[in-house]
Amino acid sequence: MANIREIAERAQVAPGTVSRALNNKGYISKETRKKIDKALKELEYVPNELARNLYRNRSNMIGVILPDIEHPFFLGIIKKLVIELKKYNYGVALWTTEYEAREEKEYLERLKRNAVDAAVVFVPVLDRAFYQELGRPLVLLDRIVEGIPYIPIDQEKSGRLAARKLYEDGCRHVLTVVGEQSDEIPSLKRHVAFIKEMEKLGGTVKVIREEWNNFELDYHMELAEKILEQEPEADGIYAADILGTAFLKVLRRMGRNVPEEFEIISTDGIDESNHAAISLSAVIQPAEMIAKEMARVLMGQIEGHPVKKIKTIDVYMYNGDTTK
Amino acid sequence: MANIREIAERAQVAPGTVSRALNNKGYISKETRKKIDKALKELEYVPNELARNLYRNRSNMIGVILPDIEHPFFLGIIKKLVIELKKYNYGVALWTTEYEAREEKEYLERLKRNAVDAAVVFVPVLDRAFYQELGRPLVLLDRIVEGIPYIPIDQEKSGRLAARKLYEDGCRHVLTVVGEQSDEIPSLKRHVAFIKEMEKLGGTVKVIREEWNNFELDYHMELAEKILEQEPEADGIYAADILGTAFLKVLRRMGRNVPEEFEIISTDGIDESNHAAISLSAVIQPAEMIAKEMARVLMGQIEGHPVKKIKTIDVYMYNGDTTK
DNA sequence: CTGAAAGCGCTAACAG
DNA sequence: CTGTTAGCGCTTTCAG
Repeated sequence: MANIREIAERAQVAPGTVSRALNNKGYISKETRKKIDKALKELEYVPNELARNLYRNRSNMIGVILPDIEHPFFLGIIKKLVIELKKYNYGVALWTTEYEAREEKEYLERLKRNAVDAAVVFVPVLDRAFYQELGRPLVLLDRIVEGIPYIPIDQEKSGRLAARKLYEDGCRHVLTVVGEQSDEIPSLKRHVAFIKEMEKLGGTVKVIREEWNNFELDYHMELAEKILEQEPEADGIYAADILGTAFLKVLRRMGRNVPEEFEIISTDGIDESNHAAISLSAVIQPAEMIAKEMARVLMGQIEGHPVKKIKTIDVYMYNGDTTK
Repeated sequence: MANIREIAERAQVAPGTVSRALNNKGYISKETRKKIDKALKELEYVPNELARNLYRNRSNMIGVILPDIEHPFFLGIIKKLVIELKKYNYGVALWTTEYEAREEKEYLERLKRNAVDAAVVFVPVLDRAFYQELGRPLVLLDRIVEGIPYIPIDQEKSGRLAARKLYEDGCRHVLTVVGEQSDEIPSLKRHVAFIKEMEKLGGTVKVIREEWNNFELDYHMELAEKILEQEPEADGIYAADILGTAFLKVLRRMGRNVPEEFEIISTDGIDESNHAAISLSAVIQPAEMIAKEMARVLMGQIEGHPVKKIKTIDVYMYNGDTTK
């Protein structure tokens, strides 16, 4: 692997001149350019990014921190984020926490060490102070922390759309499952909006309180079973993706027809992604929009001119196999 | 962001001494260690990885190149690969080609530029010479190229297991779909083994020839429809993941019962991953094993002592919802 | 238009 | 045990 000095020697010029030629900076005579190009080819020169990175103090990498890439909603966003960031000449370092807060912390430390130029945290679980004291470009997906940008999604609309669709389809005893409440987590608002809208329409909502801490299907299956046992009257649910799938599985197993006897609307559907044989009806949070906005916000911070106005992501109803 | 020199100044020692203290190399007196620790804390020192990277000529990153992360089989492997590589203190740079050969090339060039220390290519589509001339640590998943390691999977066993299961369950007119033939792509052998085994048992296999170039569900749906129309007698299929899902969807739509009237076995199932309401029966290619082996082979190359014997990954039958 | 020199932040070799 | 020096490979002043 030839370096720039070897090129310079062979072309009989100074290293600085080679660098200028490579980067098209400043004037270079036709003559020397030719000599340099020749040397470049002969020695099959390839620049070393590690050296460039050090000089620029940039890695052109974004750290993506999340518990588990198999979560379909996150996955859809990551897919688009990779594409978006590429347009800015940025790559993605994939960091999974496996639900360990300690891991999230460790990765954010790596952000400090300049292993990446910025990070996005999908499920931020650390104390808000931690983010605030980081002093590095950062975006959170679903957490409000003073001073740290996050991607707002129209969660109220999500709740309203779901309520209306279920009501229109004739559901009158619907369920929704809410976990730990926190003002810092904007997505929780969708349940409030859902309940409000459903009651306004004249339906009944049974709110199930259940703390959860993972995205594993088995856990959700048990939960679904328990709930269905407790609530035999229920005829519909508005639930996070995996819980929705769990309900579908359990209902099928019980021999109850979906959507005829029971409808399911997922809270966080993803557009375009559809690798399942039965697709959940869902309120779609467009992955591409989210990814685009993330990229814009990250780049703004890196370039030193933070984006002032972050777009609120619009959502829409997708009618899949679990609604009429 | 304080650097090592500022720490040295404040602690009244030389930068080299600070470096030794940080890395626990050579002897350091209690006294100076204390001074250094104090300075480290006061200035909130964080080492700069870009500088380290340059010095070591290492990024501690592996490039993962694949067409689309939403492909469930690849996704399952990536998930485990991230976990495995972390044990070696390595991270993953996620590079998707969106089915463009040009992109694969571009990413491999980045490997040359030392943006990553090694790469794994899930669906290598370039000329073999390209890989051979790279001169950088590399692993392919499913392609035999002289001189480049790949992860062998027991594809013959996969075909045999699927054939036996279908036969046992009473299927006698089964289908399998094969694309372009190439001796360089080991996974194609499973179809040969499948056909052989099924015919040995006394069943009939109809081989559908179809070139394909993407992993999109819609495309596979159309294909499934066409095939089912042409082959009304068929009562089972051994097919790649997405095509299997497509068959399931189309059969359901047609009102044909799965698995009673038609069985489906996917060629590339993944253990543990099960985010679908109906799970395909499949021959499982254990993601964790594959990822472990990939990591081992990559690290071997990076450390300069290439792994000689790469384990062949064993497969096993998983009985899901699409077989009896 | 080009060369020389300094430096990004860190580490290792070598004196002392 | 610690300081000095050189250098990883590149880029950017600053002279000339």
